[in-house]
Amino acid sequence: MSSDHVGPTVPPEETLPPTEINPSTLPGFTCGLDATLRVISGKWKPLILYFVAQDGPTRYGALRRAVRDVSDKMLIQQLKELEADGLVKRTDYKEIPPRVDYSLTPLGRSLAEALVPLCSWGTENMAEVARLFEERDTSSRNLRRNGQLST
Amino acid sequence: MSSDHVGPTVPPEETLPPTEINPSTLPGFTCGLDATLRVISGKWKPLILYFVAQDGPTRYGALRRAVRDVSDKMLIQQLKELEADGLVKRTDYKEIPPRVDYSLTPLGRSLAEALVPLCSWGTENMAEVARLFEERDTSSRNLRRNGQLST
DNA sequence: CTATGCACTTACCAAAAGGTGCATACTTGT
DNA sequence: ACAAGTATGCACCTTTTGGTAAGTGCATAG
Repeated sequence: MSSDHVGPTVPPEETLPPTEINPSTLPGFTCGLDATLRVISGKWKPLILYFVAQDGPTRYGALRRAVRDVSDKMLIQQLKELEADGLVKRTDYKEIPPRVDYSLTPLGRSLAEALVPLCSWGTENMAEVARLFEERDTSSRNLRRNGQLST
Repeated sequence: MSSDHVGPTVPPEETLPPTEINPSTLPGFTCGLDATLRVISGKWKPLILYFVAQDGPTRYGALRRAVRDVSDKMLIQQLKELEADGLVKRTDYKEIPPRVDYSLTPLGRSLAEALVPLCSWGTENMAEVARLFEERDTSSRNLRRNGQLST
């Protein structure tokens, strides 16, 4: 915790500081958050970013094994986008059995750091989130089984 | 390719997938970040969360005007999910011209705070992000204009 | 000689996400 | 009377996203 925060790590004091919407005519980002979201939207991107941040240069295969359930297509695709967006750097060693690894650029590293609080939040509230999800899932399952219920 | 097999839509029936992961018990979060992402994935959710965090109880109409380009359908939908996930609270005043407002639950408030660094990151790197996006967009546009791949 | 792993690539598809527009029930303003 | 505003619901449709399965070229293990 730091003393000078850009944000409002204020107590239950309600209402965060007035971060007004930026009606700028740039690419049309409504605010910083919006800009960030454009870059990390993608099912696996935050995870990839975070993983590479932890392990430093990571080989494709290792990444694939680490990010469970990701397919080659997806992993490659997201990796390419992250690369195009200047967040990760791809290094091809041009060796005979292919050897490539991915690392973060400074920009990527800073973004990964901004991701930390989200990670912490998830860790701290995981039980709560899991519970809420179960409720939601079971209720929707019931809805499906019974057809629809009207009022 | 065999000439006797062209079935595109094969009803997989109940071929009990070899998936050992049981989603019915725990959502199977791989890490905190994963858990968080399940809750805020949605084009407008982080934005909604952030706006409501800033403005305190916010009426539907105000929110809609604040989050630009969002449609009624989307806004309502995401709001409902956020509510189901225990992040926002909906208050219906049951008045004749409909009057409803949305506020954050403590959980929602804490998540909104975890979002702050992302917001800052975006603000700080907005120019950079905008630049990279322009590059990417123009190059892909050129690819499209100059012809497709394969036939 | 075949299998396997590496790092991808491609084609094809299904599902989810998102958008548009009309409808509702009621009130207030013109 | 009529338009507009309020907070949604719903049907229909397009776009985006994600997944599967196969293939590629090379090299080493068996």
